[in-house]
Amino acid sequence: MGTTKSEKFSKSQNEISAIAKAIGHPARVAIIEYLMKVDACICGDIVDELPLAQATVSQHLKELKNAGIIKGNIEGNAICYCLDEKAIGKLNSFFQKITLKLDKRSGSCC
Amino acid sequence: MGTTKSEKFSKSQNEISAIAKAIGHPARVAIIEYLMKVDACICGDIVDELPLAQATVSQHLKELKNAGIIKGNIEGNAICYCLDEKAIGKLNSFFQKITLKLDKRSGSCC
DNA sequence: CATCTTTATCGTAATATTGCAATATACCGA
DNA sequence: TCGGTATATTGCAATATTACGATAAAGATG
Repeated sequence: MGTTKSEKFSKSQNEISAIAKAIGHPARVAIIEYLMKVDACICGDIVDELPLAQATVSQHLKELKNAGIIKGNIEGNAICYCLDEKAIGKLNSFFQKITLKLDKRSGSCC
Repeated sequence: MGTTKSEKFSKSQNEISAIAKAIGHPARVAIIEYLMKVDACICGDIVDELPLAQATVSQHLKELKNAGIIKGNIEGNAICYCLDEKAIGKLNSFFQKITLKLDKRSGSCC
């Protein structure tokens, strides 16, 4: 027990939930918003932006990278992180599908 | 330690991450997809659709409700669950903002 | 080469999540 | 009122996540 029964769900369901899970932490939302703000995927000052220790930030970055939400280029000494459209696009289309459904809902209930 | 330091992040960041976190589990994605499919927010057969025990499904439904992703109406004996546009809309606009940014990115890096 | 800077990893403690059986609650029909 | 059905809650065990100090790894700089 205690383990998520991923194998009982479809690949697509696991994929979507994995991306959503990665966004499911305020620090990681903050990282995403910062990367949006600076646009030009500036490097290492992400650590200074967040109220967390360097090791913790590094871990969060790793999870975002695993989920395909950001990607990082080694740039000499520092590393240059930026948003990766791959995962973002997947979740975006998931939400658009829901929103579409909601818009033209028969409104019969609830 | 071990606790998420929510108080160090903005209200909006916590809000977005809470909704994303709720979607961050394959069973809950499956519930959302099922509610989309049946459209007319049919009641209790959600339990039969999922490969999980009734208690577990009930818990997942509770979390989705807490996050504002679904809402439930008591309908006599059964309960009628359906998608709630409130939380969905919030995350949707978050993603559209990102996608917009990605589209007109200067492409200078990464 | 020695050292600084930047990022990653390890080890560990605290806390949260997941899943289920058992049980409780609430409404329905006979 | 008494089962029968549908959903929620409780209690617990297994596992995952979060956070951080310490330390490692790797390029930059003197």
